[in-house]
Amino acid sequence: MTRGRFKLTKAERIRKSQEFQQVFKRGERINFPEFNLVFALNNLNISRMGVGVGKRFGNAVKRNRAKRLCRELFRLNKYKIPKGIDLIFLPKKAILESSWQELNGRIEEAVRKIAKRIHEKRE
RNA sequence: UUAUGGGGGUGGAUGAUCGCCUGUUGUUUUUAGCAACAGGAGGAAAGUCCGGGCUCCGCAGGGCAAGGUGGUUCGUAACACGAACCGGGGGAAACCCUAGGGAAAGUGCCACAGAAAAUAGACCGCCCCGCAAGCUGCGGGGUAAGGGUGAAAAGGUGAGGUAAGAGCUCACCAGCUACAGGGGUGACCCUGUAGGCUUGGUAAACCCCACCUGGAGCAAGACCAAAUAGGGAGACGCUUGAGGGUGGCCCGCCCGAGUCUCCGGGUAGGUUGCUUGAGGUGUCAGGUGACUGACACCCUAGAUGAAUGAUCAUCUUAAACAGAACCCGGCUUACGGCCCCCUAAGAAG
RNA sequence: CGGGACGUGGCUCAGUCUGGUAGAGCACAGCGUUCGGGACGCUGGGGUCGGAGGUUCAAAUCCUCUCGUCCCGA
Repeated sequence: MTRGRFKLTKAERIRKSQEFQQVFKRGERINFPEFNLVFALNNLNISRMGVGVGKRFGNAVKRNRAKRLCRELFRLNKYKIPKGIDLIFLPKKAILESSWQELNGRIEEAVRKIAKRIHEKRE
């Protein structure tokens, strides 16, 4: 069971423009110093993720770096995140200066907040 | 060793754990998953400043317009690029810079200052004449040697000459034009003769001359193709009722003017274009060189919310600029550290 | 990725084509007017013309390179 635990397949990524639009339209936001999160319920039994980085963020190298960090955060902490939600990362410039430990702490905090809100919403 | 100028290379490595994309093979529960193996960013991938290939549109041929290029000869698929050479400028030198055709084809412009800024021109000065007169003043004329202005003032020096001067005349020098001879494929260089004595700058102002350029771009283009709306053709039907609802079915009842099939275009979306190419590496040959030819070997990213990463450890500390998006050839710009070669000058030995 | 426009005082813009003086409005400061303020009138300060190089006697203006901002095209 633990074999595919840390994988990140194509099905687990938000890939269409319409799906992004839906999440932004219906989702909720949580903000942190290093990144903002937008999440919404989907009707699937898995969670999916996407990253949004604008041109203002920096050059191509910086944008790529930010996306890769976000993907790693999702991939390594996926098993903690409740199933059935779409999650979009909007990284800020501070993410490039943050250490891995800081980001890991931040994502755990985020997961707790999301779980709480999802719980309230379902009741 | 220090320092100057030029050229070239390198562009983190190793290990562990967890992942991503593509291809091939195998397998299964076959629009997909799993396993194994192989491959997976740059010298600038960047800026998009040029040149091509490749697509679609246009096109008998020629001219105009518009834009670009601008020493010569080579190189190249082509270029605004490169090489060698010529001319000019800078430097003590190695070496560097150079949009470098034409200003006697024409037009325009040259602010301020200055008398005058391009058919030259008399403010002061110098000289002559006339009138008045004590020093001198006024008027007419000659004069570009001197002063002053300016970025720029119409050859320079010397002698003759003159009322004073002036290429007005002469010598030398600089420069121009024409001709002749020689060298070079050529730009151009060298030598000689003659001429008039002399012609400002600006063409990255209009322009003239020579040469080049059809327009768009992979979001090009091609193919497959939901839903909705609409187009064309055919069939059935419009109170003698097609079709639909109710219902297990028929009758009945209710609604009722359209319904069904096919074709073509085509949006969302998908597939393709998509990587074997003016390709690399090596040897030999030709050429001063850019480059070219022959032979052998190699296959080296192809994503699409967009892969090549994350964490830890060691290397003294791992760090610069920076990420393919149809593909090549250049140019330009950014860049930490390290290494190599050539070179001028100085110091020491 | 491709195509196009714009950078001038603190702000909004002229001037660039056709090269020699950088100008207007608002804002700011001072004075006048008023018992005081506003409005009004007069006066004044403030600009590396995004940056670098070139052409020219001379560049905001012409040429080349570069930086930044904005717009358009699935």
